[in-house]
Amino acid sequence: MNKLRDTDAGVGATNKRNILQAAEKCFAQFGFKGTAVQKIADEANLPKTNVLYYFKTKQELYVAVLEETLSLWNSHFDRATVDDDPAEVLAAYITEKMEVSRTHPQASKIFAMEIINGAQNLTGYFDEDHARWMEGRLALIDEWIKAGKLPQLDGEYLLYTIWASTQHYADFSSQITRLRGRKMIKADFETATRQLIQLVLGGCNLPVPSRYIENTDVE
Amino acid sequence: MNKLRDTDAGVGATNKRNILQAAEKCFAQFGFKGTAVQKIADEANLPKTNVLYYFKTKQELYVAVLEETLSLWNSHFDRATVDDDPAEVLAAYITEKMEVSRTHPQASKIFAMEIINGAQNLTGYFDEDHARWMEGRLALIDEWIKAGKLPQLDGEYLLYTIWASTQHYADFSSQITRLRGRKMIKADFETATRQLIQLVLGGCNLPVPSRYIENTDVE
DNA sequence: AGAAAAGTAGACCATTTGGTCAAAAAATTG
DNA sequence: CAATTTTTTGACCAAATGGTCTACTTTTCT
Repeated sequence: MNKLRDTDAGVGATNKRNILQAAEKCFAQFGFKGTAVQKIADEANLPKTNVLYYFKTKQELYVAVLEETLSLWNSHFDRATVDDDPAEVLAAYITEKMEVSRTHPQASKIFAMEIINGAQNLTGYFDEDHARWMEGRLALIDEWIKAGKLPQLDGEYLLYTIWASTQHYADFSSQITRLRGRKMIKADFETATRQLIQLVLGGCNLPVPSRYIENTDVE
Repeated sequence: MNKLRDTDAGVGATNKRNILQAAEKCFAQFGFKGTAVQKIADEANLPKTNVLYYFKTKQELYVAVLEETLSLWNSHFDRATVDDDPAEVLAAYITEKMEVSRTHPQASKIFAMEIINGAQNLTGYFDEDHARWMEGRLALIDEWIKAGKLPQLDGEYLLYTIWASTQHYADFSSQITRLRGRKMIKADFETATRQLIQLVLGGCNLPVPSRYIENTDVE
């Protein structure tokens, strides 16, 4: 009987984690087709056959990597209600998403390429979950509007703007680096985050919560 | 002597255009590595050898496609001066970029993937041109600020936000389509454009020019 | 018309690459 | 310790693919 324990310990689990990490790196840099299983194996310091032992096909490995990245979409925004302050919630959401772009740029890139190529591997439950999530968040925004906490606006385009503007720092980092002449460091991300919060909240006629203004060392 | 005329007429030119168009479609959908020359040939209704006759290598064809997309970056914003009204200029810029996303989504996707993968094929004069362009535009924004036409803000992040938010509608169209349940049509783009202008200009404390407000049929 | 150039196209090749097989080694279990 | 399961690994294969070669046809130019 094949056991393949689910525990995080053991040689198998360690190798799996190792492979997933190597795969993430490769897929982010070269895309699905552009990544050879051999390259992932090299990156993980394992023979290719060993990689195929843990993941039967390249596609299976890719989907596994992709699924890991989906957890990054979780956010406090998911559980916000009409009683919350939209300024606080949106500022926190933007901050969270910027933090993801800074700390998980590879995952963001893989996700972006997957979407650009038609999201062939994101069918199934992701679709429905995501659509349901969207529905709920748009309803919340409408409630905020009805409650006079937000001006009349289309939540859909607001969310797209937030996603696009935050993910941009991960996905387009090579362009940004070239334009600036150097990589963005943590402090740059903080400036960018503040500016983006100011822009989005300003665009929604919301006051920027004081803790998001010019506060250089609030982790 | 090899003539390969530059005219747009003639069998050669027609084929080249045909091939470039087919290639654009394929590269946008499958990326560079994911696109077989044979597939481009099929799409163009030509034998593979014929494609390689006009473009010596797949890479050369790819770069040719890429270079065509760069012309899409040209904008009225390029020639704006401190005497112009930033509200008008930025609104027009956003409108232009949204129009590119609507009418040239494939080009936008190819460009996006190229950047995500490190922009290996965009070295050389594009880099310098682009950096110089950026420098000039940031200087203009600073002039506007100095002239009291704009509040204190970092032009760099403003431009990133505009690029990201507009290109998003091309690059992530598959996600948007799934979330909405149907493709965005021209009218949807117009709504999105108005919303984005409102958001960005609002975030910059600029009044939205009347012609960008709720005006459903100003081509 | 005739030569030269441009364009078309099938056959073919070398490399890459995803994936299989079988066999050995290591770990686990009874 | 013996049996069984898990893991490791090299050898190998078939398909896909970028690109070449050669020969033929069509167009262009003088």
